[in-house]
Amino acid sequence: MEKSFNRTHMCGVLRLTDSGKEVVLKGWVQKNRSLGGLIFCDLRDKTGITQVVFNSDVPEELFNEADKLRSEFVIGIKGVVKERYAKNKEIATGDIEVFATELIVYSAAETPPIYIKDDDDASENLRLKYRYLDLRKQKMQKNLAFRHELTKATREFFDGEGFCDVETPILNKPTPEGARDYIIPSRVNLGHFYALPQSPQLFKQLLMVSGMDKYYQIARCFRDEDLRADRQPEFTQIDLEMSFVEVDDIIAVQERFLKYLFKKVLNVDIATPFPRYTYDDAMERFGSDKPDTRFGFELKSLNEVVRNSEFPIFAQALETDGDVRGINFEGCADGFSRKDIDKFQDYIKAYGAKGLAWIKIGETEISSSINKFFNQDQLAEIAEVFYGKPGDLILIVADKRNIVFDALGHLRREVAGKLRLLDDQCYNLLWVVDFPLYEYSEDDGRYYAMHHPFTSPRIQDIELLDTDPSKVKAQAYDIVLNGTELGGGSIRIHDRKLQKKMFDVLGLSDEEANSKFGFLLDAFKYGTPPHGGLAYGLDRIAMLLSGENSIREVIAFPKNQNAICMMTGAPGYISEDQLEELAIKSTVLKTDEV
RNA sequence: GGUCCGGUAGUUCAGUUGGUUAGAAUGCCAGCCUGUCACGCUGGAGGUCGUCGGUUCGAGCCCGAUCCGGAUCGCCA
Repeated sequence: MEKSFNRTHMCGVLRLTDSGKEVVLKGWVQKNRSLGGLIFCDLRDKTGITQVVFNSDVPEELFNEADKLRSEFVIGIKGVVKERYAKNKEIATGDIEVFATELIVYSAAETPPIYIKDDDDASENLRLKYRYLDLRKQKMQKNLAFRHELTKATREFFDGEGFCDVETPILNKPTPEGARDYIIPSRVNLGHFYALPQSPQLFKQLLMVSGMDKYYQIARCFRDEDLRADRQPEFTQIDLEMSFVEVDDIIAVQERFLKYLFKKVLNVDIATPFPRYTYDDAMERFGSDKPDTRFGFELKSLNEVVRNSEFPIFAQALETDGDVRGINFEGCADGFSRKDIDKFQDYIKAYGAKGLAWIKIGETEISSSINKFFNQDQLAEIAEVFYGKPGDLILIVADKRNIVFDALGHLRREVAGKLRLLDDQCYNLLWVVDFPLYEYSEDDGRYYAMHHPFTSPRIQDIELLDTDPSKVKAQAYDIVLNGTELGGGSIRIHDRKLQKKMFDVLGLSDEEANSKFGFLLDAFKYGTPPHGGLAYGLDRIAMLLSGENSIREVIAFPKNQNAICMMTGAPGYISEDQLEELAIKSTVLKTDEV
């Protein structure tokens, strides 16, 4: 008998008011509970779960068929909605159940390797291998829907502000600087290669030259670098660029955008304007260019107080132009044992610091790991720098400046985490501005662009390009949420002479500049508006706002830490024939045996 | 590329000083069960202890190599 019926409701929607209706539901069997003469079948789709009942009123054939249902079978049922004898307050449909009169089994299912439940504790590896099952979980369905809400709100906002969505190429010219490119061989141009875009940077600038005025794109980007919990080889940016704007204009638009976004997807009101920190301030106070301001624990310099100390570690740091800095973890003197502090010491060693000095302020005396070199008065003097009071714990690092910042910057967050100060209901958005334009590499003996080589210096710093490039600040800005960089951007150079000077400082000859970026420099000959923009990491935003701690939880089919897709096995080998056709030869290449 | 942690039943894990037949929970299968919703009860099946080599009378356990996974540093203009 050919049965056919159309779905009338989703599995999460029926309520007491639907009692008496005949309905058709379709979905996956979450759980089949047979009590002998009575069967309860939890039917699931992306909207929720409805309990279906088969009892002795149904024909024996139907009952026997229902008895054979197992988890993840795909079925359809027709039945009548009734109020439950025993209600289940845990689920939205818990007041009702559907007494089945018909059943269709669309598809049987083997026992799945992971349970389709939010609190399933399968390893991530297994979840990624069977991602299509993992995505059946309510939580994952919710995350993907949330991401959709994010992109929808993003489009609504930028459309409303007059931005135009333009697609830029995926097959691009390789760029030698910056992150490693994913390389695509060209068959029709043997020996030539495309690169997948690390970002649409140059194209969006060219769109400004084209008079597009306001551009945005939700753009896929690719970087062949090592992965992290918040880094995937392919990721998505909300990318935008505007003409005839200055830093304040762009920041104003972004503050409107984020205010809109938070209201729309979280129903959270955030206050604008966001605080702005200069790069130097952020480093001095928080040891980081993406400070988490949900808690205090600011860094303080001890250089002056310990300048004449005989403690060799401090003395050596100061002699070599390093720094001695510390943080007062207020009220933590009793909370952390020597063992805890040892763990903190191990923690900061990962960032290159060699040691961690501690000072505990007691009611009557000050104890310290460096009391052989500092008497009570000197320790009190150090404590004074931090306005230390009894019960405080001061931790100190002495080393090269960047190591001190790095170690203490991470330490303050680590300690705050231990103290449960990282409130995820709190959204501290801030701007970091006035980044240095260049970073000097000791190893290579040259300057590198901190952002990218098209970032404009501050107008007042242009003269310094000739005299002291390390002092030049960029018209660049990062947007930071709770210690995570959500995005960053800059005002670009639109003047060919300035661009040439920029390349000069980077040690890029005219020939090199032309061969790498000639198309952009050419374009600038023909009338270029001042312009600037910004790009957000969409995956990171989705991760933070959905309360996840890995971007893999908000990407449908992510790669693992080795950039492998556990489900498909990508990347794979290719055949000898394919290699030959592309004129690629290498002893390390293997080919599929298939 | 470095450092650290891990790999034992379908799954999540335990496994003492190296010692008889490697366990638990859950899942799965069968039987019983009319108000369950983590159903219950009874029974059952299920293992190349990642792989290779070594030490030993004897290895899940010790040693070496290797593969795989995760965290992290470097890296990510």
